[in-house]
Amino acid sequence: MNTAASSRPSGTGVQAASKAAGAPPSASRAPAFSPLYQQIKALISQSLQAGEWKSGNAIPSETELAARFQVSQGTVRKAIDELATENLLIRRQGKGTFVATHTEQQVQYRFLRLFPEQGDLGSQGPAQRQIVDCRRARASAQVARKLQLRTGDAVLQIQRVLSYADVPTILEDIWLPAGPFKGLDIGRLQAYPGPMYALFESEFGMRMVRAQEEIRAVLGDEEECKLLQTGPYVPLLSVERIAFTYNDMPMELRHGLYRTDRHHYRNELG
Amino acid sequence: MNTAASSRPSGTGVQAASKAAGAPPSASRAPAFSPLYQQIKALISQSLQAGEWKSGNAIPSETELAARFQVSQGTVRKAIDELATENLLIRRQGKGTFVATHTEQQVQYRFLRLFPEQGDLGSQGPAQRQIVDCRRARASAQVARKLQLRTGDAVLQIQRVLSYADVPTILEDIWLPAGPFKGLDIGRLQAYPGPMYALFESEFGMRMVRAQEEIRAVLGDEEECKLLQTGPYVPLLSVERIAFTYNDMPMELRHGLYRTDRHHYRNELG
DNA sequence: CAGTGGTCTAGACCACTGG
DNA sequence: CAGTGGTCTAGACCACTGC
Repeated sequence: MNTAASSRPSGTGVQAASKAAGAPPSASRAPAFSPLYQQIKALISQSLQAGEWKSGNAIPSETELAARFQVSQGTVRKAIDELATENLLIRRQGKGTFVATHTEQQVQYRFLRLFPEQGDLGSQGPAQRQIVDCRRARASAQVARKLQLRTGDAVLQIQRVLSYADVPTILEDIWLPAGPFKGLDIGRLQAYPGPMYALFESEFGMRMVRAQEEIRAVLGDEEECKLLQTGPYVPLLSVERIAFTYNDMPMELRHGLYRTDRHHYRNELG
Repeated sequence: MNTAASSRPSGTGVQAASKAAGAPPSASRAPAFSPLYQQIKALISQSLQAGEWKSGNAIPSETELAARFQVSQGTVRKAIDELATENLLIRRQGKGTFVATHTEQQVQYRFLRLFPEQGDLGSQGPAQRQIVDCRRARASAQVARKLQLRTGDAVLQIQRVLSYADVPTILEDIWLPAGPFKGLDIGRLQAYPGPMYALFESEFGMRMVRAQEEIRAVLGDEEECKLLQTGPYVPLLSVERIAFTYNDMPMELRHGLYRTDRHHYRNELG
């Protein structure tokens, strides 16, 4: 803990320690100064994770939160600013601050970076989703490691094909821990009209917050090429994604094979 | 222009218009409200572009800048914050705010996202750079379009191979507008020990600020496979990059072919 | 120790949204 | 019109760096 709040003129201040979620009460060493706004950020983050505010709904106003946490509006503001930068919250001037959701149109392309070779995103229409398979399985050592499970733990394995303008373009294998997604089956997957992450969010309360991808160039094998309706020896983009929910917890492993004859993977280097 | 600064208690304020670089003097329509800190940001940006402060050097302190621009420190602060987020400036507590430079170790991997398959970055040592070719040429229609030149304009064309642990891994073709890089030749390229962007920066005052990449899976042709010392029909990552300097001006076109048998392209989706 | 960026506050006013 | 986020100010104090 620290004394960041000790400069407050009056005694109205809350004990700083009471705000620090899990802060060591003068621990043995290296208290690691953490500013007030970071503590507020952590508290808001916890409320988000606990589901205190629903996806797409507004959170309390800055003024309200400032009163609740007994800090100034500016401090709440800085906390919210960072959460908005991390795409956990969305600010809308004049309306309020909202819990980010995968249902919004704008968020669609935050995780899928495949763009048509020419023309804009709208020119080809939305993807057609076809679920090939959805079964329960046991996690291999590799899958378990990446999802932070134990080898042999129950997982759901989904295979699907995404097509654009009736051209099969993406073949995906998806692994999910069985526990958090209990009740998910091929029927529900086929019934849901929107993006898969929107389904995870609305039906399982599981919000994917960030992801990491490793990309390689590969040759599709026979079965893969068949599903993508290409000839043999076609070079494909292999995209392995680990998606994380709150607290940097890995919640999905996804292996995609992308045809890049009519599309490309786009990346911005800032 | 707007009246964002009109709430200042005394007349000490500068005329807001005098800060707005090129702001329309009550233009016909849509004055497009621009906050003070954005105007300050633009001014600092211009100073950066004009080379008022050298790469790696400190810019004036927040207090100084606040005095110069006749605004509060907090306003300067917000401007600098955004420039730091965009990697144009680097803040160092207790020391000052510095002009970002490609010479720093940390910045190396901001544009090169190829990572060794296992082990950390240090385990393989730095890349060995081998310049294959550097010649003057005329811009093709495609190259001209991407560099915002005219077809036939003079360009420099560079080809090089990057190797890790003596394994050729990246084959790159680079196009530069001849004007800004006058005097660049194969000798200077070979003589320079650091990253190419550091050379551009220190010897031509040209700082690459952001870039955009399009990635595809391809099969290398005979010549390409020969330079990369692979067999034929090896799938390779095709990475086409446009790098921009200040003002979103495209300054480099780069086509890379990456072997991904020992490395992968890593991407964070935030 | 002085100088830098970093945090926090309190209060004012502006821009935007919707009833 | 009230309520929201967005901007701006002024001043205090904290944390870090280097002389």
